[in-house]
Amino acid sequence: MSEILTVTQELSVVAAKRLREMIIEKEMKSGDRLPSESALGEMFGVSRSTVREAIKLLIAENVVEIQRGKGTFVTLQPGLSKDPLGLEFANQKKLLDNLMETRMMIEPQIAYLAAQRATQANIDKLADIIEKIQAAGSNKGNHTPYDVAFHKAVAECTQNDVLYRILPIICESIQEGYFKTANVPGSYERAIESHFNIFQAIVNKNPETAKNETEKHLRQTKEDINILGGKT
Amino acid sequence: MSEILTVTQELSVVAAKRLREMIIEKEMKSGDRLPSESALGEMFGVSRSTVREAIKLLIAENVVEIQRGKGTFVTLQPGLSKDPLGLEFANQKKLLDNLMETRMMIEPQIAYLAAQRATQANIDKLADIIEKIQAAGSNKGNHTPYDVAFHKAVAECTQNDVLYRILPIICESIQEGYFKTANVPGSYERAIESHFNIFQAIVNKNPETAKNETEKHLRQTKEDINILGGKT
DNA sequence: CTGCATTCATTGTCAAACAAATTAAGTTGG
DNA sequence: CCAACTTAATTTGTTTGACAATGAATGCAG
Repeated sequence: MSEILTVTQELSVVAAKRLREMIIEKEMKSGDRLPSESALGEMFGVSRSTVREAIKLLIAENVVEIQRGKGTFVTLQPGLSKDPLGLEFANQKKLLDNLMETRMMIEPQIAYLAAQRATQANIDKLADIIEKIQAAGSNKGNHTPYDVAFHKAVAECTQNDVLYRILPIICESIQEGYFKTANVPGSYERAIESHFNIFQAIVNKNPETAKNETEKHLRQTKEDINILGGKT
Repeated sequence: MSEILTVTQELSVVAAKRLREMIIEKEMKSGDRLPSESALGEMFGVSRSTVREAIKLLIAENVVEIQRGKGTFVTLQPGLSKDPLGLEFANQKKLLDNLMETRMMIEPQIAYLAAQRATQANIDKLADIIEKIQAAGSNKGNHTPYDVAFHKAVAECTQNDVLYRILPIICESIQEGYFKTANVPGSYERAIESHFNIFQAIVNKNPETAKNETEKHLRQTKEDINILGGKT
């Protein structure tokens, strides 16, 4: 009984696979245009509907994007998809707390490593962001984008790609419920001070201080969130 | 100049959004069946083709999966995509070290929280996995799937969805370069012992022990990797 | 040369039909 | 009664054709 395992793959899946191969083989870059849906259909010997389904798969994978009336183009920015961890499907009531808990677990240690390993280029980048934070003025919430950028840049100092990719996801997920904290009296000033202290500790290659300042900053942030959230 | 921004979203995108909302609102769990494509088409007032394209988007996002002739079902971990961190594009030479470094940063604390917060259901699941690990025998590498399952189950004990979603990514990414360690003399026995110790600490609600045992386990694992990798 | 309308290529959507896979019901034969 | 086969119904997979909507190129009038 020679059980031949014929994995009859759906044509749309096969088409998606061939599209990926085509992009890789032809070394197509971001912005390059794919053949039209009809042309792809002829190339692959499938209908246009099937090609469209294949393209939808690649869209969700952030490999291509469609511009109506113009065509389909390669995005291929291995930047992460929108909600890489699927947090949209996580427990929403506890999400903010869970995010902050995770952040408090890893970020002080990230700062520690950053102070040990930061290159001059890393420090220059941090200095630039610090400058922008201070220049942003105390407009409510205007500094939060730079806030995330700062923490991201700190993670970059660790020279650890994994940390560098995880942290932004967490920070950006927090941001939605986070921006309100700018309205808590003094939160902006405290943030500026904390960031500057962390920055200085990294410049001085003082891991312990970097870690402690980050812990302090996160505790403050959590308090600000709780003041507005009114919970815990 | 009242700039009315009419973002004419494609119906397939809208349908995908409504499907996500439906899954979240109805609290659909892994394995739950969605209405048929025709039914969804009627519900959303769009054609079946459009529904299919919407479903393709959700498939690539790992939210649903299709079984031909049966229907469309919610997947195990809705929203968690295949390579959420885009590690495929990260520094491959340092990847294993970076992954282990990250793991050593968060996993002991995860074990700590697990010992504090584990429910009876969590413990039952852990016990089941421990049993399977021991039953797996000392076949080379056969226990590694349960290995990941164990660490994942520990993360589940924290009741923190964020941790629960991050950890598997790291563990599974390690696994590729990890399976070789089963060939290091004694590594299997050490793994069994470590896992059991961690398990027992969680059952006894002893956070410090859980944390310490996890640290010990990870140090051993790192040593085993280094023995085979020959590098630091 | 400029500005406008037309035309063409491309994506978006719909409708209908049939194939393929699965499940369930019904039937038949023992 | 029960087991095995047949049939029907449901659901997904794919094709074809048509038309709408968008964007870009073309051609023409001024």
